[in-house]
Amino acid sequence: METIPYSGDMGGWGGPVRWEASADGVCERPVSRAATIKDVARRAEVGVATVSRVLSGSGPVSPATRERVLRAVRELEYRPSALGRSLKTQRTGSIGLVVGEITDPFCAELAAGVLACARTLGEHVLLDAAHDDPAREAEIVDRLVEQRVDGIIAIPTGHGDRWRAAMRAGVAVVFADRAPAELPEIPSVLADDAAGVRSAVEYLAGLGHRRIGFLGTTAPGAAPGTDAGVREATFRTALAERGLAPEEDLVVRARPSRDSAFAAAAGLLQRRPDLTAVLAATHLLGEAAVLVARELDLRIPADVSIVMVDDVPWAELCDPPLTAVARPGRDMGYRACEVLLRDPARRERGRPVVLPTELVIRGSCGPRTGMPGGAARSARTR
Amino acid sequence: METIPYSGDMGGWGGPVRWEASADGVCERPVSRAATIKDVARRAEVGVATVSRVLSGSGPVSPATRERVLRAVRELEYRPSALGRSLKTQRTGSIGLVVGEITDPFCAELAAGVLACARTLGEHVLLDAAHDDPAREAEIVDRLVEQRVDGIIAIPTGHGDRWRAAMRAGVAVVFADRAPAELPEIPSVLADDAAGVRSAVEYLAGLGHRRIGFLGTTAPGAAPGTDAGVREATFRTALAERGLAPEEDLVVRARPSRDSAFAAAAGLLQRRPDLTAVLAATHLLGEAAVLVARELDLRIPADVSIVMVDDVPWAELCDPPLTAVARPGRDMGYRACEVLLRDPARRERGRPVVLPTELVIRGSCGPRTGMPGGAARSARTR
DNA sequence: CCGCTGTATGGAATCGTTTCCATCCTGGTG
DNA sequence: CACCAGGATGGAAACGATTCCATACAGCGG
Repeated sequence: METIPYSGDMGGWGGPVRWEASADGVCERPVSRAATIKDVARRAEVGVATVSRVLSGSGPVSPATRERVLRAVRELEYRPSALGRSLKTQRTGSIGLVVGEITDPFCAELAAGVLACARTLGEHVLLDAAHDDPAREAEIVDRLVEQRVDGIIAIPTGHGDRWRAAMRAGVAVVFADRAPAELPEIPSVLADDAAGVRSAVEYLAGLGHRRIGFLGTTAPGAAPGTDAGVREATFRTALAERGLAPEEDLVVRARPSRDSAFAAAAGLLQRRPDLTAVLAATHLLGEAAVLVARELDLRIPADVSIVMVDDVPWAELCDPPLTAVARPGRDMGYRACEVLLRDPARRERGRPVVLPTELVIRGSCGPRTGMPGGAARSARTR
Repeated sequence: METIPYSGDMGGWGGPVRWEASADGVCERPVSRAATIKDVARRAEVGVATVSRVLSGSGPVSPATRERVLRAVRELEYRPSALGRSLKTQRTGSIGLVVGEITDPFCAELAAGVLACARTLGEHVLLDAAHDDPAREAEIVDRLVEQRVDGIIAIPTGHGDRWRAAMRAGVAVVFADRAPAELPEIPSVLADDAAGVRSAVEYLAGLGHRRIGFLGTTAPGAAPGTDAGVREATFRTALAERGLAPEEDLVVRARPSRDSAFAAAAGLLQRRPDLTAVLAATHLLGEAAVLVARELDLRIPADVSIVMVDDVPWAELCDPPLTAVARPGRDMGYRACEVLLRDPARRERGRPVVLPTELVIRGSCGPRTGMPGGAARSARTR
């Protein structure tokens, strides 16, 4: 390999073009690597410091020099390498985003919010999905730390150790949607799930429903901070406040998979044909409830009313359209990114940011049918 | 700022701990920056080269030394910086992924496929959304080039210049889902949309439908390579093959927004109450068709049959469940990533990878109703 | 006893930036 | 005319890894 001199007007290099024998050893073709700041400096006949000054607009540069540099930049199609800069400045300009599963509509909304905010702040987003697997989450966080991201936004699933290690490594962390109680020192952006569930229960109770089923997520020893814990706990509290003793039998939990959700919904609706309403704690569970109701020939809302937490696009397409507790996924993502990047003050004192939810009333809930319908329904049920 | 000597067993440094006056100037607290390979070397009393050898397993190292190094690594919680490594090796280990909108279910599926493949190959994924805006896309590509990503996977929207510039900068590019005809040199992974549309048309024709509406996307001068062009063109061809002259009036195009899709669907169904089936070219258009049909009190499939391209989760939840042409979004993402990272041969010869589609038959299509129903329906319509 | 092979190791160059600092020069002021 | 402020500029030192190369030493055959 040999460098060839540039024969242009400046007498300097024409750029970083080199000649190199191709693999077959027969034809030779020019191979160009990306131009560096040195190439630009050489071509513009200035020092690298001057090029840097022109490009970053930091120091004083004479107009003539600036023009020469910019021309060289254009001619060489020079793009400064973020690697060199990051190494020197100790900031990469990118943040990590760890969600459960990007195809989940809520995660996707949240990601969209993060992307929107990151874009306005000029940051890149490194995305990965942990699939609710703490080990995978830990590995992802490890790799993000290696990448020296400026910060991490996560819907956390695992235990605290890895997150604490990340913070010790100097990476800022903000949780979204969930906040493990064992990590109170890490700031978080949450939805007001309690208010959402409460409004749903009150709405159903207001329609006259007395026996309301709850489809929740498995988190038996769930800390109070967890969404699973909050929703179920609030469900019980809200019922109690209304003077409705919650029957243990009406609360069913499922793992976060379609199959498990379906099984849970089927179990609940078959076991308790006397219930007149169901509150699903996630959109997966809502989906399962709808499908099971359809399978059992239960009319919505005539036979059973359904509300679910998470307003996903299909809620409107359902027949009837589904009443849902809308949680501001996009806003949460945006806010989390803001807290991470431009609100270190809030990062210090650890109170979570809580965004409001909204009960979106559509057509899936009706007044409790005059005739409880236990007989009629048990006839239909298998 | 002052370094303090480590007083441990080795007599070396205890790590990169420094003392620094805090902002208020009152309390002094230890501030630790991330350990570097030098800190490890010092602590293990070896050279940096040896540390590197231990960690990358490249050269010969005596067991005793290896143990000392590993201990130092543990004690300092050392994580090699990807920046330093990337700068030296000229590979960042990350790829860019440019989609239209991450909340779009198809984009999300594709992204999931890319993530899955990237994970198996140890690559990171930098995600951004171009929102169908060529200018935004161009800016994103520019920034990805600055980041020196190893490659880019994109659902392209803009013109060729920027992509060619990226390739000139040495970044490999693979297109997914769409392949601008003006860039035949860039490899691509596509769905067999033609076969999908054809099977849908044949299915509808087989059910007896003669007047089939088409809801497509705007791309008037769309190059044949574009999905918009392919779907519409195939629709016409397939009709013609069946001896059904396509009426211009039955083909409507919309921009890729909910409003535009809704307007298009409403226009079509109101203007042509005589049509008995609709083929929607995207899931947004399918959604619009369903909502409009519901609004016009058209029963599906009794009054109008609906098929759409793209099988999204809500298709199954619709009532009736929607017949759809499933396109393997996840597989396309996975494959695109494979082509990008481990199939340079395929990258050379530019034939696109085409993955099969599948017509998923559900309940939204029925035989053409005996009575065309023009009278009855026009009565219902407004 | 000499030279050779091969393992174990450390020093130093390199990757592409930013930025500190020294130098040079110009024009204004005493 | 000497001096100085300050604008323009270039050299060189980081930043944190990898990797080439030189060195040191042990074992061994001739």
